[in-house]
Amino acid sequence: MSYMPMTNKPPHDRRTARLAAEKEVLRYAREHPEFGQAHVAEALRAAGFNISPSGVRYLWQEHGLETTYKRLKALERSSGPEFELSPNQREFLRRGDVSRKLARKTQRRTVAGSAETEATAERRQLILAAAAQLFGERGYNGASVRDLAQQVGLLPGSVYHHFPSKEELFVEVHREGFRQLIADVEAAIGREADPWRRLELACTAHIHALVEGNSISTVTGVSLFSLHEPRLKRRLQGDRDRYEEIFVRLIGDLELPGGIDRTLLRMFLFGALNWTLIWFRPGKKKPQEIARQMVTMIRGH
Amino acid sequence: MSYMPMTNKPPHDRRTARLAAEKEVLRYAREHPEFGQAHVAEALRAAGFNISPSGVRYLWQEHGLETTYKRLKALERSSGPEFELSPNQREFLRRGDVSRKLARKTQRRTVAGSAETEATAERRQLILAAAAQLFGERGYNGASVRDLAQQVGLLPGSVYHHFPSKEELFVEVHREGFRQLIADVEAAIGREADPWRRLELACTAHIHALVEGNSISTVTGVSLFSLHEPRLKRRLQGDRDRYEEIFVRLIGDLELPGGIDRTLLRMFLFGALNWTLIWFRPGKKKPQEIARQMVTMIRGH
DNA sequence: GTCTATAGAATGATAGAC
DNA sequence: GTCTATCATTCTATAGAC
Repeated sequence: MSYMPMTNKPPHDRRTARLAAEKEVLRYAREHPEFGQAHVAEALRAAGFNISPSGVRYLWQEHGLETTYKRLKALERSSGPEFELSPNQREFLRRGDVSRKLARKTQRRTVAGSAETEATAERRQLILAAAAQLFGERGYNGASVRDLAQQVGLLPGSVYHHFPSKEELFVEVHREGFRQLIADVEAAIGREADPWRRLELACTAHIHALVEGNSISTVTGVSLFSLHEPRLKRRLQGDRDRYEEIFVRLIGDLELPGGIDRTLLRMFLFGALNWTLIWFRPGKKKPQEIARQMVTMIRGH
Repeated sequence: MSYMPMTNKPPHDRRTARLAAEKEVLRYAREHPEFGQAHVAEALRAAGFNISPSGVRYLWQEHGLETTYKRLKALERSSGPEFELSPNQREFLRRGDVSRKLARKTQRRTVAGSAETEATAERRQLILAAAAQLFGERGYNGASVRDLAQQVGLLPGSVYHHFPSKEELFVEVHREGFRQLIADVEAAIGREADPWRRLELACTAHIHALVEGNSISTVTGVSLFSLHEPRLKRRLQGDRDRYEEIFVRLIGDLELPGGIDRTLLRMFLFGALNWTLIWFRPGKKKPQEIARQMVTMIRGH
């Protein structure tokens, strides 16, 4: 009886505890900006702090850090050379900035709903980017929803709030990937008129997206040739064809000797392009040089 | 009491049952020659027959069909155009024939052990071929030991009598695959002296092995670019390098304009070659034509 | 050499509390 | 929107009977 825990601790203790917890919450905001409130709370409780998820959120709000985007932005502002953002995090910020611009241009939501909606969209993008990375590294079967969840600071089941299934997640990653790939290549070609130069620019953009782009365009490149699941293959075929159509036209515009089969040429080119994913090493040959040599060889001089 | 099942059925019933079972066993020997005794027995029991694995084996022996090799040979002899052997089965027979020749040449085992040893080696080869097919179609993670076992008429656990683990099985498939690939390409080059012609012959052999060869060389080709497991990648790297070395030499022997980077050229060629796996359709362009066009484009005329 | 039976871990996914 | 708790399946692999 006499050892029953006291429900009201002395004011002094509570203030000290709250300050210590606040310090830890801020540390987590810096070191794991993608962790959600529950995840941070769990980690702190494991370390002996008495804090709830909503407590974490309250402290975040005190410092204007209540969404992943805000935490990453703060990190970006304060980070010196010793504190680099990961590629995933940079990608997340880039996309966040874009969607913010778009939202400002198009329509304004109710002030109340706005923050929540934005935070959700952000997490969706974070999941997409992390999924792309995992799928690219380990393939569809090798990438588990568990690993994915851990990487974005969620528990496995929570992923299913954002995406109905692993398969849909995979397909969405690739829809977005092909969208980016097409946009990149068309932007690279621009208004260039010379057919050979157009092909070279397209090749540079393709290689760049595959080996130096974000995780989404990389996994799209990987899946071009290493997709073992017939059902997924079928679902992505349309996007694939649409992308290849660009090269059909580029090669159709070339002046070539009579004996050359343009379809075969396209197959050879695509093979050579995608194979760069296997051997490319950053810091050595640049995409531009690779593309130039490639086009030079096809052209014959 | 009065409905207790009789343990001794009338002679007439037993003979009829045995004839019916024999017919079914022979049907299975034709339609699923790779199924083992237990598998056939189980299938027949599910269909209402009262037969044990050893019963199946006894009936097989009556007809000289007690090993997979014998059942396949019988099938090969009797098959008309409407009854085609699968590629896996043909490969199994081919390898069985070879190992028989070798065994005759080298040494004679004890008569008693001989049949069993041969049967085991045969099953090993059958498992290897089936595994190659599954790995090629579904990737390392997508191909389960269960599916593999079912395809060769075993239960999952029994596979582990022949191979210590799935990983070893995968590695052995590829060791054999690279061995075949190297042998095929070197045989194709033969004593040809012209460097361009040598390259063309090598390309033809490579493409042929990938798209029209047996399941083992196909999966080896697939794994060249779609292997997501770092550990397996490392284990196969040596064989890979050894194979690529052939092309290093072939390309080194070519007379080329000054500005051409031979390493890049090899990368482009390898990409184009392996990409055929993606788009090749039997009955259209032949490996020979593809290789000729490829070399023509590199050569520039 | 194959089977029966199963261990032990990992997987994709769901229901309902908060 | 995330968590807790867990289900049903599938996976690789093993022990020991036959």
